Amino acid sequence: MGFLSPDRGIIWGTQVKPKRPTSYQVAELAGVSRTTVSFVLNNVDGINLPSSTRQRVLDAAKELGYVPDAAARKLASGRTQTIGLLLHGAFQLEIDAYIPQVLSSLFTVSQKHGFQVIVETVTGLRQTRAYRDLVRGKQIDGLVVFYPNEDDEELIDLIDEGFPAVLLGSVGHPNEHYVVQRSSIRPVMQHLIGLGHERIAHITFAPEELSTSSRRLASYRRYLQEANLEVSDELVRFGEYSAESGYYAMNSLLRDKVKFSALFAGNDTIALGAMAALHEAGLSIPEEVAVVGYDDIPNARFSTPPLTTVRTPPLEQGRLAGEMLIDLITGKSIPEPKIRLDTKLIIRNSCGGKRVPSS
Amino acid sequence: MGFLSPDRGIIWGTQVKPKRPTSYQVAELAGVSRTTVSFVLNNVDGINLPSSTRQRVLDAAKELGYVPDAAARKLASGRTQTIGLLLHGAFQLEIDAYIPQVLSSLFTVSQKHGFQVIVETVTGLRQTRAYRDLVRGKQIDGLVVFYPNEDDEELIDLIDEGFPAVLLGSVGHPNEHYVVQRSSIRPVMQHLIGLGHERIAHITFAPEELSTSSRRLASYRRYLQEANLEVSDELVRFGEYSAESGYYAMNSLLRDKVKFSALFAGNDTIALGAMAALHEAGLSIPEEVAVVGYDDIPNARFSTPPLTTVRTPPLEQGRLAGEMLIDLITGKSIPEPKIRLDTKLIIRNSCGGKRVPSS
DNA sequence: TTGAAAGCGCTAACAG
DNA sequence: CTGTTAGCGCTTTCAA
Repeated sequence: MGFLSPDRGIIWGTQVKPKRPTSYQVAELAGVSRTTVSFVLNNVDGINLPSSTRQRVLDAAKELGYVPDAAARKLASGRTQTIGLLLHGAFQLEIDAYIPQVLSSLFTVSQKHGFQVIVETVTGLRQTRAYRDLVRGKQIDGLVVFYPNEDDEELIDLIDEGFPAVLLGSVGHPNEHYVVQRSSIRPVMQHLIGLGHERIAHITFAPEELSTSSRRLASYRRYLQEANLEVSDELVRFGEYSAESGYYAMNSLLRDKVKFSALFAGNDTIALGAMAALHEAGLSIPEEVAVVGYDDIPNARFSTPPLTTVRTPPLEQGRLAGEMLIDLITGKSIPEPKIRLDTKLIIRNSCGGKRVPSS
Repeated sequence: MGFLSPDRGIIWGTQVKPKRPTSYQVAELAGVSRTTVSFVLNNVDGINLPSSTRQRVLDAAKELGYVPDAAARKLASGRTQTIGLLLHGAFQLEIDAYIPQVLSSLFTVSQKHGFQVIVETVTGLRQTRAYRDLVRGKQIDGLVVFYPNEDDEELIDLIDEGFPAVLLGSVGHPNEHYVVQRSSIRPVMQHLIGLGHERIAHITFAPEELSTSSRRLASYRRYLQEANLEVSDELVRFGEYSAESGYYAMNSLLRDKVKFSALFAGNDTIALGAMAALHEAGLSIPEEVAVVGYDDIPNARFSTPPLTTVRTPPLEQGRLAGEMLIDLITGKSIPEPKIRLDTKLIIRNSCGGKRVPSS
């Protein structure tokens, strides 16, 4: 906890701990001033001090087990060395296998550059307090926003102000910085249509409000149209991230006796759930229904049958976003503020090139 | 970023932002002292001030868009309102579906209690710097450690000192606080043995060093022994979290022509990979090889066939750990410092109660 | 009930 | 090249 007790020790829970050493004590022990200690420990450049002094300070610090107080340092320097990660709803983390991977690489790259990571999950599609406390309270130097929403005004204000922010998505602001995946809906639809499918169902991975999801849906419709195939609402169902929602969506399609010979699922997790429903209904994949997913999560190649899907690069997306943000924070120039990563159709057996389903 | 420019504005990237309002300005605008502002904004109890004053302060704060500087507050109060999450290796997050769920509920409960969450991923099985910077630098009030290692001395020191820490696992320290799952290896083995299986293979979910994984392995051996069944090293393979490692482990079993009629996988993800290898080899599940997993991840019931597994409660584990930690931090008494959550065997078709496999 | 004042531990001008 | 010193913005004791 850190309540200060009368003798200036710290109380943790119920125990009283002795004072922590301060930079002053390190200075005393090394026989120098606190300034010197600060310079040595922060490796301030432009300052050349004798290596003997430097070493004395280092030794003293180690001997006392000195670790600078983070809050004091932040207050004095105005720098937090912390980045914030904004997630819409913790629940995405629970069921979508893509996000943890992005998170993971963000953690790795941040740590590599000496940045702490603070995660904030906002409920509902936007949430003002998250930004307020983090940004206005000077807790973070920059922000990564997962799947931002286009009418998130607080975020747009932040971008207007020039606060360092990298989006995993887009809000359509001219000055925004983002790292997104290039859409691969076209190859998917071409593949499906090329195989002779005429009635292709689609299950979104998220409710309509989520722009990535609705853009995927719009593309699906567009490519059907371009191929002069029927675009019908009865072929579309809305999922919500989880395999379970994919399962229900597929059952809804089946229950409504919608005719289709292929499914394009908004993400792999949804596809896996839908495949389970198909198996249960006794329909064979890909013979009776071909299935294509999106993301190529680690499990995709281990499903039955292995899932045809679009490979998207979560680790790279996280890494690039992290690096871009850190460049932004440290005032480096950003050669490419809007990055679109390539994605690639991976053909496996759930929708191979083998035969045209009967329908 | 937050470098201070000459005029005391803040520099973000390259832009200069105006000064943020301080509590002093709020006080001025409300016509009171900073003390009063602090009292009102922190809802200090034991202080009764006229609601008119209180309201004036609130209005002033809102008008100025005042958000207290987090670092200053931490420094002055000695309280950080932040908890640290320690993960061993970001990669666990990428491939194990259990951990993101625990994380998710930890985020939720922390936020509910007004705590910020800072995530640190340590590489290797222990890593001293993570604790040092976080705890010694007074960045956090408490710590949740995922899968702690028994010979993690820094952690044991922390527990000795009484620093608030909740483990998702155990280091065998008498004063440790933890929330773990009760082991369900026995029901698994009983189920398997009850079905008539005599040669049961096991694929661990992690290398031997990880205590949870090696304990699972030890139990597997013990129950085989108790049933007078052969305990053989050739039946055991070591996985590393991912479906891919499960796939390779199963192929290694197959390549070595090891005879077995059932597999107990260390977790579901491993089981899924192993099942893919079995399918590829043309072996039917559960007829030729029955499969049991562990964790009951969301996808487990949507595999082909649906996976028999042990249901463990990640969301509850995260929630309880979070609540226990917050109680610890706030000095509340902890009725139950060592919680073992119940787990339950969920029987699905990958290892049903239907028939005894041939071999 | 409210206000004055003393730090919290560190950084970074500035002076020596 | 090193030390002195003045804050950073807030909390909290103590006195009025």
